[in-house]
Amino acid sequence: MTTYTPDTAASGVENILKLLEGRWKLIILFHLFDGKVQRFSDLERLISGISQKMLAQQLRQLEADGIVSRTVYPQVPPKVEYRLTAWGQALCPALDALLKWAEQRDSLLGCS
Amino acid sequence: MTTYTPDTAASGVENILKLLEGRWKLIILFHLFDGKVQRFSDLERLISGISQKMLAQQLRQLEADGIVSRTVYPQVPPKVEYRLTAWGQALCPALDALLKWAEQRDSLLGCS
DNA sequence: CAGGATCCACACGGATACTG
DNA sequence: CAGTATCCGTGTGGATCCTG
Repeated sequence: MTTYTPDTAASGVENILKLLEGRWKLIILFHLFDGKVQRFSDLERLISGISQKMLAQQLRQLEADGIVSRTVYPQVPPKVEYRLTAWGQALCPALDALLKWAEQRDSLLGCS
Repeated sequence: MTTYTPDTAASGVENILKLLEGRWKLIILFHLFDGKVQRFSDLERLISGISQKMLAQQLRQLEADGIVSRTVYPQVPPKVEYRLTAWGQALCPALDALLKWAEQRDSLLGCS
């Protein structure tokens, strides 16, 4: 437990948010939701419109930030699996809340 | 209640996520958290590093998407207040979950 | 005070081709 | 299969100046 002023809290949030920035990161995470394990080609197929470059790049960043883990099976043809780390799993409630939010849209939009 | 296949669910998520994309949107929302009401200049001061252009632009988009509402007081000098709409308020649990997630970082990062 | 308008740079992201 | 490498366009966002 470190000291926690409103100021450091705000900058902390911004740093955390940066980890999730990027057009595809949250979408990727949604596909790893719930302990799901996906291969590179799975994600490529599941996420329509993403390029290999972007998929690889965003996965690298998520990995570097400790949110997803990468497992390489040394075989031919190569097989690589992605899953959430413990910390990544901890994001699930937030992702879930986002889904819930999306579902509330129609019923709340009129209420101004 | 519309028909809901996994496919439309996925694209629905993506559409929702697009509403939150943009370097400053979530940061702005954090400052309107909890029913807080902020003036343009307040946000400008609270969010260090943001330019007027970006602040205005992202607020316009959030407004157009029905997430924040804008209240203009016809007076000189002008006074404009921003707050979350009902739907925007519904995002709070998700934002809260994100904060919680950030706080778990240190304790979970080692667990692979 | 709350922005609109304008100019500009770079990073982000797309398409394609190639590789271990 | 799971990526890199390269080239390239565009959008995002920054800085500055101006206005009701």
